[in-house]
Amino acid sequence: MSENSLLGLIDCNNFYVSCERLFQPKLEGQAVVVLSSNDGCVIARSQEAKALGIPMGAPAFELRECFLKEKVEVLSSNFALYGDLSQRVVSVIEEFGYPVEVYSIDESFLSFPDMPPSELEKRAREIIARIRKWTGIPTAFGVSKTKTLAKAANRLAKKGDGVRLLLEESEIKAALSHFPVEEVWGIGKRWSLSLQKAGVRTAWQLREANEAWIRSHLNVQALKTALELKGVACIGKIRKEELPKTLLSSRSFGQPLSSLEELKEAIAHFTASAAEKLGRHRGCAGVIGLFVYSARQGHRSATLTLPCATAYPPTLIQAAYRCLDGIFSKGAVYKKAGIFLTEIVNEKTVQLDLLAPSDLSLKKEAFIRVMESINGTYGRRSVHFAAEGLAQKWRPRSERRSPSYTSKWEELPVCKNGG
DNA sequence: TCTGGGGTCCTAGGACCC
DNA sequence: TCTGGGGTCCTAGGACCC
Repeated sequence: MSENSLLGLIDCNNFYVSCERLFQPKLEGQAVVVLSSNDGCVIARSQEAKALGIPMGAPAFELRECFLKEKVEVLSSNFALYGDLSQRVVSVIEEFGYPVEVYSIDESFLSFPDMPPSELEKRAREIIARIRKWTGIPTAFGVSKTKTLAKAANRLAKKGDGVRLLLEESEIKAALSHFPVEEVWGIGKRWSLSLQKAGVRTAWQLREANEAWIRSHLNVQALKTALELKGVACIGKIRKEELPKTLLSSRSFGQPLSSLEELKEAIAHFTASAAEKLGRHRGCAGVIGLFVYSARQGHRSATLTLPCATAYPPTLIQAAYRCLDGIFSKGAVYKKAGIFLTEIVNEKTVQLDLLAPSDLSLKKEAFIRVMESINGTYGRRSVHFAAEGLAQKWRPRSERRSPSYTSKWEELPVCKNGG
């Protein structure tokens, strides 16, 4: 990217809702929300739904009355449809011939060569008009000097007429001075609280804040964000063709599971689905992990990580089965409430009851020995059950009400046969 | 009763070695 | 019985994004 190049960000408006409206035109002008799988929570809202004050991520059961009273159209998600339309939008953008970086399902960055602002604006309007005409999806376009500034410009474009350029320093200052710091890309809830406590309330104030202070009170990522607001590009290219660093397949259940067979089936299913994804990337896994979260707050999850020396997708499925069988055959019980109760009686007689806090002090080494005896073929010392880490690990996600089962994969650092 | 499913990067601290 | 420091590697956890 040359020094003079400008970055544009095209972002689809209320993307999932816009996709649904293409196939149900009667939804136009209505309050519409799209729910996550299992209809758990709100993941997309139309403008009208936003105006009703329906927050992103709100649990659906809490909003039932509001949905009825306000006649909100409530839809289940259809990710196959959204993925397909996303690709169509990208291919329209690509036809203009500027370098494109696809950032997410509904956002792409474009690099423009240096050109007069009036021409740039004309081109931006042309692009969003063509996307609208050819795919039916409404978008907004923001252009500036860095990705973070382009994000801010995009946000302003959505509040305005769909296109916003932030090029001149005076323009940038005027815009950032009224831009709340919590809306800056890369500044989340926690950091904006810290910043506000220190008197930093706008994007402009963040840009002008002391760099050493940001570095020490937040971290280097926040510093990069501040620099980006100054027009210094710190965020590199987004390359979608690269192998992902981790790959996850997980799902929550609508209801608690009560049988071991169901649990094993679920894990086998997600293992296979993860293996398929890995295969699509032509990757192989160095580590396979399984985790299980129980439903109720205060209760526990179990995590197991299993390094695999040679782990191409079919082998991974076998590995997952073997490790599950190893655990279950030693007496693990999945109870109705979603709690693991493991009792392993071996030559050393180790019992693990995840409900009892005292078990958190279980010596890792003792457990490793047990695991080794279970999984002889994977008998590396790094096979472990993260008993020590569980107390902390449970907290962040323990808010979940549904158990979820996941297979996690990491690429093998040195993959000799290339998958 | 019921709260998604993916990802990224950074950092502190422990393990291990000399 | 007491006690060092420096370096690397790994991992869990925490922040962020859509």
